[in-house]
Amino acid sequence: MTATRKGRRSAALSRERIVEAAVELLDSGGESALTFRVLTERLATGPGAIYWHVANKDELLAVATDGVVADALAVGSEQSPAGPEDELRAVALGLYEAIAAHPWLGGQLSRQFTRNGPVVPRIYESIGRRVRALGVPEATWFVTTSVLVHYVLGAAGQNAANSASARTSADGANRADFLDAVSTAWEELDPDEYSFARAIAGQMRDHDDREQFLAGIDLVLAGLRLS
Amino acid sequence: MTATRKGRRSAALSRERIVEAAVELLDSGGESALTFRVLTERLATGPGAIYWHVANKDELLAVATDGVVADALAVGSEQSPAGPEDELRAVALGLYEAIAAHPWLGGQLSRQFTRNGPVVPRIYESIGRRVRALGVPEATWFVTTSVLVHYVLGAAGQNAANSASARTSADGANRADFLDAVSTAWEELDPDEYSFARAIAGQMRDHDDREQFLAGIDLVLAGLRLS
DNA sequence: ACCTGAACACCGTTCAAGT
DNA sequence: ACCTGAACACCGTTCAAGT
Repeated sequence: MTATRKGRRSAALSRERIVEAAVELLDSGGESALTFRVLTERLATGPGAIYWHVANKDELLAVATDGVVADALAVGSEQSPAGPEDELRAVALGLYEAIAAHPWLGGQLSRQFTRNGPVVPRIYESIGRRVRALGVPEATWFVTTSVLVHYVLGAAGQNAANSASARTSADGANRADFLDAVSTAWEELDPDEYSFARAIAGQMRDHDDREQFLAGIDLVLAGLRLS
Repeated sequence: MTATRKGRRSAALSRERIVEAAVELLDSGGESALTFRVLTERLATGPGAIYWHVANKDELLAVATDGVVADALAVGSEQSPAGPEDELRAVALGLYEAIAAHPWLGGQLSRQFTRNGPVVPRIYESIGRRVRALGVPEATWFVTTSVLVHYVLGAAGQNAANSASARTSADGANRADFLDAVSTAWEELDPDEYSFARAIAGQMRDHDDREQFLAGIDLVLAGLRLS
C-alpha cells in the first residue's frame, strides 16, 4: 500500500492508476484531500503528466464517481434474489453501502446531476428496471423512479455525512456520538417553533441506519402499488 | 442595484449586508462566483472587514442558505389552505421554487446535512408538522418525513441543476434545450444495457416540472396512508 | 506519445496597523 | 469596536521543453 507513496513510481502512469489514487485520497480525507499537489506526490510525477491522461479535476471526479457507482451496482445485480421488490431493496442497499464506504460520493453524485455524464442514467437504469418489473403503469415510470432515486441518494448521503463528520471530528467522536450530539441539539430547540423536530430527536438518536432506510423504501413501494 | 458596486460604500458594513451581497453573487454565477475578492470589491472594503462580521466562507454560505430557506418556508406557511395535505404540497412547492430561483441552494443544502446547523431542523419541522397532522403513527414520523425531505430536495436540486447549467451553457440554450440534449443522449445509450433509461427519455423531455414534482409527493402520500 | 517542472492567475485566511 | 491592505500558504491549470 505504501509502495507507490514515495520515490520513483513502479508502474507506468495510466488513467486507471490516477483514478485509483484519487479514490484513495477521497476516501481518506474527503473532497478537500484530493489536490493535484498531493496526487502528483503520490504518483511520483508532475501535474502535466496527470493532465495528459485526464482533462481536469472535474473529469477526474466524474470518472471516480462513475467507477465506484458502477462497481456498487454490478455487485447488486450479481445476486438475483426472489422478486423485483427484493431486487429493488438489494440495489438500493448496494448504493447505500457504497455511499457509506465513500462518504464523498454523496456530494459528488448530487453534483453529477448537473452534468450529462454516465452515472445518472446508470442509477436510473438500475432502479428503473425493477420499477418496470413491478408492473407499474409506464406513464408513471419517470416519477416513481425519480422518487426512489432521490430518496436513496438523499438518505444515504445524509447518513454518510454523519459518519464522515464523526470520523474527522476533533473530539474523537464516533458515529453514535455524532448522532447523539445532533439529537441533543434538536431537543434543545425552541419548544414552540420546533415541536416536531424535538419530538423526533429521540428516534434519530436510536435509529438503526439500514432498518430505517429500508423502511423508507417500503413506504414508497406501498405508494407505488396504489398508482 | 449598481449603487454599491463601485466607489465608496454608502452604508456601514454589517453581517446582513455581507450575506445579501453573497446571495446576489451566488444567484448570478453559482457557487464559484462567490469569492472574497469580488465580495470585497462589491462592498468596497477589505477582506479583514468581512472576517470581522463572519467567521469564514463556510459560515457565510451556511447563513446565506439558512436565510433563503427561512424566507421560503415563511411564505409557505402564511397561506394556510384547506388541510394538511394541501399544506404539505404548498411547503414542498415553496422549497421547490426557492431552489429553482437559487440553483446553488441544492448543492448547499446537501452540504448542510453534514453540519449541525439550523437549516436541517427547520426543513424537517416544516414538512414534519404536516406529516404529524396527517395522523400517521408516531413511530414512523422520522422515516416518512425523511422520505419527503429527501425527495423534495433531490428533485428540486436536479431540476434547478438543469436550468442552472442551461443558463450558463455555451450554446445559449434554455432549459428546454438542455432537457432535450440530455433526453437525446439517453436515447442514444446502448439498447441492451439501458433499455429503461431509453424508455423514459421521452417522458423526461416532455415533462412539466411542477406537475411531475407534485405527482411524486402524491405518490409518497399514498404510501403514507397505508403505513 | 508521454512526461517534466517552473510559472501563472487565482484562492481563503491572517494580522499588524490604523481609526 | 471596526476597518485597512499587504502578505501567506495554498489552489487548478498551462506550456515550453525534454525523452
